[in-house]
Amino acid sequence: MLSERQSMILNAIVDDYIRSAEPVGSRSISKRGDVAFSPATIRNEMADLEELGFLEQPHTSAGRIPSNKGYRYYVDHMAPLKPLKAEDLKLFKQLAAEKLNAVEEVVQHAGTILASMTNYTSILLGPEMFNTSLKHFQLLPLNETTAVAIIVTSTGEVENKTVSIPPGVSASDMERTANLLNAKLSGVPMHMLKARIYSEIGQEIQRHAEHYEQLMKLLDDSLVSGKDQKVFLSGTTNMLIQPEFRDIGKLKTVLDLLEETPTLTRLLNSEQKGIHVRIGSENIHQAFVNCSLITATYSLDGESFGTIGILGPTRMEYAKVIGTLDLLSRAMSRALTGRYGP
Amino acid sequence: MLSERQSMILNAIVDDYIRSAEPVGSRSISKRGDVAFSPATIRNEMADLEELGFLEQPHTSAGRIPSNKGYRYYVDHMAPLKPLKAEDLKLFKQLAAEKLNAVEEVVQHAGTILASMTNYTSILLGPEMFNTSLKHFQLLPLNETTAVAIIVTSTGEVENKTVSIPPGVSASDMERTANLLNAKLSGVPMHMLKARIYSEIGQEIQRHAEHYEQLMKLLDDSLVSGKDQKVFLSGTTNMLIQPEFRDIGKLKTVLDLLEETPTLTRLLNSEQKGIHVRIGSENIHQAFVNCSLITATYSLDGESFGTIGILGPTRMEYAKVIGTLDLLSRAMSRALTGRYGP
DNA sequence: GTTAGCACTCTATCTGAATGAGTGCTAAAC
DNA sequence: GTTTAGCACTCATTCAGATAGAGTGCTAAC
Repeated sequence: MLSERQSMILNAIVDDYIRSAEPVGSRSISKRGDVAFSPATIRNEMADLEELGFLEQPHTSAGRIPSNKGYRYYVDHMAPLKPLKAEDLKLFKQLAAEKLNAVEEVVQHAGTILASMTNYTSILLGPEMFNTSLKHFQLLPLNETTAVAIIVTSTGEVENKTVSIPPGVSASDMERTANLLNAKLSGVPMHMLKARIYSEIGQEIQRHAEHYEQLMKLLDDSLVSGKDQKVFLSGTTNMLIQPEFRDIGKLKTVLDLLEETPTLTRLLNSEQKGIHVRIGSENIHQAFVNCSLITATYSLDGESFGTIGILGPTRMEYAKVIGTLDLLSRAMSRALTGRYGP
Repeated sequence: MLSERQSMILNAIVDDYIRSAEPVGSRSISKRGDVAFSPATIRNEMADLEELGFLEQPHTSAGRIPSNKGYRYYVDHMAPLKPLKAEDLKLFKQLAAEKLNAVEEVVQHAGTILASMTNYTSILLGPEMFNTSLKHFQLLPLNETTAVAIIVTSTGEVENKTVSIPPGVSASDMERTANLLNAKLSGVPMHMLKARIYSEIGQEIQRHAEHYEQLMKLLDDSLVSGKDQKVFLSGTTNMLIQPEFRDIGKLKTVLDLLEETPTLTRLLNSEQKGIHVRIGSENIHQAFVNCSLITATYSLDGESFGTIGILGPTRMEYAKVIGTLDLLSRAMSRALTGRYGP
């Protein structure tokens, strides 16, 4: 599609612009050394690249900046990932070495590392409930009317929810029901739990307890997990140092969206396994038109498990971020795998 | 200290400045109507007020703006609180009426209301562990080396922590220990728990289990609550719309601090019961020199329980915010009291 | 096909003048 | 003695016009 030379020039422009955030002119490309042509020749090619939609010109007498299409080409034809600096690698090793017990701690820590290494904003999704199974269930009465339901998953995640006790249900009813659940359904994947309750222990409850309907309602309430995936943000204020967000209006649109965890979950989750890059308007959400979002997935025992992402301006250090995400997602998978064996 | 007229003029200036964020001149004060003197007279008084340290002048030919001391005087001599708008009151009633089961839900919801009503940033501290007592304790092994410890407090708060199982400790050891704790120490205030473990059940454990040292270590690990008070932020992006934070540098200092939950906890907790106003440099932390922080405490069954706060520029609508905080803290106390009775 | 040269365009920057908000001081009026 | 009108003065903001400089597009020569 693009000639060798056009490709080189486009690359050089994107590279320069990522560094400087200023429109790039023909002269500065010529002086870089890696494109050994005169400014005039480069100008001709730049005009062609603009016509093809890879470059844009803020105004007639300015240099060129990459368009979304230009970034896309750059990313798709990028040179193989650069190895990371030694000091960065050290951080990853720490992540694996550190005795972090809970999955959430690993995820949170990874997010902090990611943000501080890239100077962008990191968005990580915690474990997907879908892939974990029930370890333990408990119903603990607090007073006459409310109880707290506690669910522990196979990965040690603890979810709790305060629920109302339906009238007529006694403490011993609740205890018996919880015991039944633990005895029969421990190890069942979370996403099948509700169905299995009806099919396998409904009858049992009916036989032993008076208030079948109420107890089932109570279980239903207890197992509605409000937020099934936790969102961990880090480095949100890194957004402020990007010159493209000097404009407070644009900045606010993005930061506002970062507070909407359900939307974030949706945006990150739409990805399949592996690394994905969404540039500018490739993002579904309006607020991200000036941003690029790069995501990767991490896994536990081979099962896809959660997502880690970096949000920054479209003028992003793609090579560095993709390399970092790749390594970090692997490091996380390594840190998590083999700990909660079947 | 200040004459009647000086006080009136200072009040008018602060009022005007809070509304406009622009230095206010003698003419505009004279035209307001509530200070019936000529601009010249007002100018003289303003010069005096500046000499006394209540006002400042950005430059010679500009109007005056209140100094921290000026704000302080304004707050201390403020007219009695204005009644809130009917629509705002409705929100409070909703808070009380809504069937929010868990304490945390009440706190979180209150934070959202607070931020949206004031257009500032709300910072709320969840229940202080100090004032709750132990309801239930559980140690659940996940695999050979790790277990999850779950603590439920009298208010239904659930804390969990993943801990390493010391070598030699068996599942039945852990179960027995947890049962012992529940039998002997249920109802004991959280802040006395550690001491009581040593004094009351240490011997018991020593008698029944082989690995006394290891078990005590395990309990110790389990009960170290990393973050004892949760911090709920809402409306952080409201900071962006304040003209005093047009300067990204200043903005970043504040937003960065908002991400440091431990520091926030410390800053809010330093207050005693009731409403407190910290203006500009009255805040201990450097990052808040351009901010005012207003806090109030809420309680459960009369016991002081947590703190709610509003952070904004020193040019803050003190009357409105103080009134709102006062009512909301009462509404929260009402919504929480009598639910987890002894 | 490549490049040197040049006219042209457009932004950013600087200058100086005009504007206007606001002050401080003095002297007159109350 | 207190208040106010009047006036000279200060300083930030705004605007227009001039200038510099970066960069382009086109043409013609290599």
